[in-house]
Amino acid sequence: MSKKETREIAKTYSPKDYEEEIYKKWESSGAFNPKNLKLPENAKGYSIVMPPPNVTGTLHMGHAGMLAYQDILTRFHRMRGFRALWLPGTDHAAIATQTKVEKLIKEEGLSRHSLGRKAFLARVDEFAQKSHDTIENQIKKMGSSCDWSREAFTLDKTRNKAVNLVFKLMYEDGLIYRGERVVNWCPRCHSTLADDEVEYKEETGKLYWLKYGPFVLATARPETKLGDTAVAVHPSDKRYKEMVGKDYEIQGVLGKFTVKVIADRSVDPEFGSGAVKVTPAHSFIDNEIAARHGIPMKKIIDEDGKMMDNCGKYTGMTTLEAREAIVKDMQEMGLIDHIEENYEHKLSLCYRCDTVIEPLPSLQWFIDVNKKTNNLGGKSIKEICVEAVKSGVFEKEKINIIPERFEKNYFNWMNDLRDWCISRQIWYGHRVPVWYKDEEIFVGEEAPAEEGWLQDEDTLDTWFSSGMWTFSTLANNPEQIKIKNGKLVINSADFKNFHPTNVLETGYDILFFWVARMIIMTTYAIGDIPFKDVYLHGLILDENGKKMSKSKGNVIDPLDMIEKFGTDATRLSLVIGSTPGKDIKLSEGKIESMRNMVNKLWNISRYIIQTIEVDNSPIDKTKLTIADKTILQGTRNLIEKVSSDLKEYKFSRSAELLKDFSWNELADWYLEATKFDSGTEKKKVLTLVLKDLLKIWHPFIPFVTETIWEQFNDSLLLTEKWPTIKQYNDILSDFDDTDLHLFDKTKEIISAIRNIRAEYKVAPDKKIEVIIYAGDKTDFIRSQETLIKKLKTGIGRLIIERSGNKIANAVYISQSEVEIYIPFGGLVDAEKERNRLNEELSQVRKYLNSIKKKLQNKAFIENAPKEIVAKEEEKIALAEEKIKKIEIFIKQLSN
RNA sequence: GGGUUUGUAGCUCAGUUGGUUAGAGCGCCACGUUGACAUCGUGGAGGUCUCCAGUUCAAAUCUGGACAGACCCACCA
Repeated sequence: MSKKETREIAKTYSPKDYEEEIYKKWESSGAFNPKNLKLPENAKGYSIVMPPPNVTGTLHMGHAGMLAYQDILTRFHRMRGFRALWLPGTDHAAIATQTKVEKLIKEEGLSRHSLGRKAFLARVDEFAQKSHDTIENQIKKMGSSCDWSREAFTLDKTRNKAVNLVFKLMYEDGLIYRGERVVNWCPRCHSTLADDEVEYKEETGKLYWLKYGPFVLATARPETKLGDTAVAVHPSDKRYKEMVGKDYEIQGVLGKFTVKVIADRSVDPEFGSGAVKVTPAHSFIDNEIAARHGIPMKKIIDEDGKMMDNCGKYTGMTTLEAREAIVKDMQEMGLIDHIEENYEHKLSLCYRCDTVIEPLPSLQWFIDVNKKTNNLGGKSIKEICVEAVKSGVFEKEKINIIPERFEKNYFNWMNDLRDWCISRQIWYGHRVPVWYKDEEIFVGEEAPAEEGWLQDEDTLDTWFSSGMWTFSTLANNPEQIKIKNGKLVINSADFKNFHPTNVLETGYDILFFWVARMIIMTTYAIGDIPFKDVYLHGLILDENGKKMSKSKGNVIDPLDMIEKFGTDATRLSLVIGSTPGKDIKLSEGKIESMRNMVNKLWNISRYIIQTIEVDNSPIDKTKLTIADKTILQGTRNLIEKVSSDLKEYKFSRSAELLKDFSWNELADWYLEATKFDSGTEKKKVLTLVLKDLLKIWHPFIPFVTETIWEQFNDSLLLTEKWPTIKQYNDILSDFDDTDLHLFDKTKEIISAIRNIRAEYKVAPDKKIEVIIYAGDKTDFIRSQETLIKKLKTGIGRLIIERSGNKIANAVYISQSEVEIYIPFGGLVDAEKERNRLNEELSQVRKYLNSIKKKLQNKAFIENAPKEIVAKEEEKIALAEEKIKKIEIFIKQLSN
């Protein structure tokens, strides 16, 4: 027993008074760093690398959820004796961050071009640093037990070394190539976008039917006519059969031009007139068609989204301006057949800035996903990445995606993957590690020593660097990263101890963006999988199931909620009700009710510590009361369940079990019982139960549990050992199942009496008399006499007999094996009681009939397992017994 | 167009391999300061488990279909 026990504990838990101090205590203990954990040599590693938040601002509820789940896993494994590492970091998020800073400097009347590359990047760095500091503070506020000594950034020196070396590896292997391809181009960002960075939006526009030489064909973009080099039809389309292979002269707004008619399967003969104009430079499909038939492409739209100087009088117009002008001119020339209004189609937009995407040919760097390479055992990136999740690669178990159904999505995406465009025409990010000098090209970690080499202007897709996150973060400095035998080698103890990481916990929305990219980069660069499990959490939505967004004004800020209800409550609200891959609705009310739970645990502890007093001495199992046994058994089961659930990532279920046990079994029943229980072991039982309960609650609500722990122990709960059920089994081994559940009978009797009081509206201060005839159960019921009397039953006199005289003027309760009488004593009249019993009687009869019906069914008797039939027969016996008793009693009432 | 997913009490959701008189929390109603907690306690009302068919002795649970919603992928001129 500690002296601290006498310390006054506040009536309600006030998170603000403790959280900051507790976090500091954890941090200064050093336990977030696995190196400082006192563990045996052979302790297993457990690692999670934090998905790095973008340095574009502040964290939202989605981040809060992610931090909560990962902290639960980390704390759970740390307590279970693993060398637990949770490695934090942030992402430079190239386009997103650059866009944000461009907006900021625009307010000062500046642009990135007016500032120049160097000065602009300095501004971005400054912004990123500020953002980073805010984020770090928020991560700490959430109670995250991550190791700050290893913190990483996707754009720092160590990560840059990894990026440059992997680029070099892939380049030398022929997987990275430079080529002129049609890419998604954002005219505002002035950069390419990956396929999955493009978003689509429904739009109602016009469909123009053009008179096009011998054809009439439809297009939504008449301005691209200037870049047409062919007309395509379906090979089996009889209407155009004769025309295939021939050249035709077409009248255009800038004079005549020639197109070739080609037959291609991708053309839908049902759509429009079945003939398609082909603009190879400004459409992905057209580009593919043209490539198949050796049709040249003609670029007419430039990087600003404007018509190029080969467009005559339309030169310099935006595509939209050109469209209007061209349509007007074509109408005057009689080249428009008709215009269809209200044509529904989809616009492609930049996912960062919502600008309309312009497909255009551009010289870019790509990763070839189909090329087979010795580095992957003669397989392609695509093949290896599918296998990694399907059956496992490099003699490892397969990567498990939780929930499993997302594996299908992953396969579909991977199978359809096209070459990945990795260059971006922005300034913020890892610069492409390629240098040019005249016709020469150099790819490497640093610029060649001689003068005259110029580095590629472009930077790399942000996912190229975040794809290396699991291993690049495990290098402590650039010197540890090297190329050896065509593989990247990380020469650090961390890499040995913690890679592959145990689980990647992230949202399903970035399964393709990021998770797939990590599998690509890791399998290729280091010949290993990045993680064993992928746990995908759902999105956090508002209480109406809508996405939270600033424009909708429905954002719940985690910091506000922490301020108002505390971190623990905020965390718990994100855990309870969340299942993998499923979105979760969050409301302030939910967080408030979790605050109540946290406070309840506080008060449970306050009561035990201050009033009951803790006692750490060993429990004498021969002196346990019925209630003692039940609560010990309950705790045992709880420890078992929570442990196994957490191993299976069942966060919500385990938190609900904890909540249910704490509030109902412990507070409402056992704690109430101890107030009147003369058992000698209750202090010891409560001490054991409370301590273990705090331990298993700790990963979920670390602050309040640690705060309470301070009351009776000098050690940190953070590094306490996770409880096992062995101790409980030792204590309870002498008792059988019936013993361990006897307290349930006591509860039933008490509830039944309370029920009658409430139903008959017996005044609260009115004491009642209760007579129980208990038959075989008499000894047991007598042992529960005090509890039955005191636990809010308002009993003045309680008589417990084996059997006795018939009592007529009483309320009657027929419990499973006992009969309870409450003499009217002027409280109730016979009429009311008769009605109540008749009501009950008819219910039991209805129930009995339904079971009888079942048992009269021969097929049931023949086919159902014997246990099931026996169970039904038992039910009948019980119901019949009850009916008989009630009938007899009603007769007595009548007399 | 392809795919995934959801439909259980007014609301949010549990419901393990088919066998429960279908559960919890919030909300609602009625009581209530009994050795911690009104951020609390006690009791109660409230459900044709979306609908239709099928499999089975037995379906909230399995199968098929319908209806309604959510999401993802592809993209058509």
